[in-house]
Amino acid sequence: MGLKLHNSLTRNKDEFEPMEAGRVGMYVCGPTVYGHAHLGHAKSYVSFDILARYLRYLGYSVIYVQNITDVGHLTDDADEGEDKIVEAAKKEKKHPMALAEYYTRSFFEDMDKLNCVRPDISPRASGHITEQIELVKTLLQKGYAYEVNGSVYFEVAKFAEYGKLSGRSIDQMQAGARVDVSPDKKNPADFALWKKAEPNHIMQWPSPWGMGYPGWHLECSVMSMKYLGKTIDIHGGGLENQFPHHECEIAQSEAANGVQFVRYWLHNNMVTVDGQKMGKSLNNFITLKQAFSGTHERLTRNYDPLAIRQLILNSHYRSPLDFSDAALFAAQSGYEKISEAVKAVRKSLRQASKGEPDEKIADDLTHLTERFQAAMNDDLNTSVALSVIFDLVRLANNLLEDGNATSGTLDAVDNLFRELGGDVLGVVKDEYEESGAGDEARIDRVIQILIEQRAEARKNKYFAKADELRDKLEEAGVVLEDKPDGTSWRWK
RNA sequence: GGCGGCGUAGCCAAGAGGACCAAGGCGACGGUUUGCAAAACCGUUAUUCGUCGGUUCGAAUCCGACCGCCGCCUCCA
Repeated sequence: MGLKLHNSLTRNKDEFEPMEAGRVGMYVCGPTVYGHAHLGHAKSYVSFDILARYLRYLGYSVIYVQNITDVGHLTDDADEGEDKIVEAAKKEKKHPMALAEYYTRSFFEDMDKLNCVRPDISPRASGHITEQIELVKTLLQKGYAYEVNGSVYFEVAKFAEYGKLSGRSIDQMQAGARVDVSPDKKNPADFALWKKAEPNHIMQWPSPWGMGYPGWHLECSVMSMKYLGKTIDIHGGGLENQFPHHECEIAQSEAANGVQFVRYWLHNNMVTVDGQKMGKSLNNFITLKQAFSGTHERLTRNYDPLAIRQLILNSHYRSPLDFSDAALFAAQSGYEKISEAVKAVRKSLRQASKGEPDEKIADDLTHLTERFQAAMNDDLNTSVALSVIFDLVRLANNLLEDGNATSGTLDAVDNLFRELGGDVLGVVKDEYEESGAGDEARIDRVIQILIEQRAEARKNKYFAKADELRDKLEEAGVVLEDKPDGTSWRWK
């Protein structure tokens, strides 16, 4: 059975087959860089990171394009307000481009921590103004667009299939329900391709229609065409972008090219925080940096970036995800359970006796792999895939409990952790920091002294003293574990 | 008002007509281990899937009504 993906266009789980055998072009709507990335970004980009990773695991050669929107969007289509980037730039007293650069770097930093593989191409909207102007020209030429007072609009009525992605029809939409309709538009549903800039607008470019800036749907069409071709296999994005953003992308792209724009449309669901939509005004807006460091009043502690990743994978990408401190806490515990098991396997691998893998275990591993693949093939059911990793954890711990697994067996287990938990899900690290480098080494030496003191006390049956040492260390974040071969420690 | 989604154990969450007296995680409880712990292991923790009806030999899964929650229709991942 091959990979099936839920295609928003057909509203069905479709068998995935790329246009060109073995090669996949994938475009995902990237962030507008006017602030630090938040939990919502995490869900979206982790979800599509999983898709890219799994496609590669299946052997496809993937080109993953994810744009950076560094040209502010119109705050609405009615010619009112400023764009987000300009607004934020004023507030932070930075040039808009400096602001965009600053938050672009911040974005990559956070995504790296979440272990998202960098896209192959991260094109900036500002670097593709000429291409955007070209597309507008084409649409004007073909009669799908019209110019009014230095702005150009797409005439939705000319594109019969408008609404095919979102299931809406033009007349059904209550145009101007909450936004004043621009008097320039022929139809309220028409959307801006190019906007005339007022002289004081900081970001503007020359065009055949005067100084202006591109409409916000345009960049994705243009960059996706430029790097992946007129028809692409996969286009992903957040559910909230399905309409109008993606609907408009389809209209302008297909009107211009006369061929299908995207074959598989994928949309991830939204996040809530403590059961409510995350919003700056609700005081539940949590950035990734805040979650990583635990500096938000709704969080009781800091969370490992990979624990956040694991929480995201615990549910399906098309289900809404509620972030709460309790959910994060649970994910952190689960994440540590996996990490500890992997570390333990690698540790005993170093001193295991040489030998071929155990046949029974090899069978079990094959079976786990099959279950994993079946889950991922079913529209990326990461929840079930993750449960397979936990079964592998149990298998590994049982093996270590018995204590006589050969290097071949442990190697096979470690490899599966690396492949499924690491390469595909990205929650198992290639290397875990061992105490031994820099400050870590010094800390370890100090703790070893205390461990010796405690061992001495235990030897003499001064258990009260021994327990006091252990408790005080735990208060300081150091957990002791007594094992047959001595006492080891780890950070709490 | 229009379009769409969701409601499964204390919490998170998969399952989408029979393999389900419903995976996995967190938590809790009991046991093994331990001087006591921690970690790990073993076991227990939903005869039931928002409510009420219907279809069916059979429903958590399909249909209808109702209740509750959420998203989009306006910038948002």
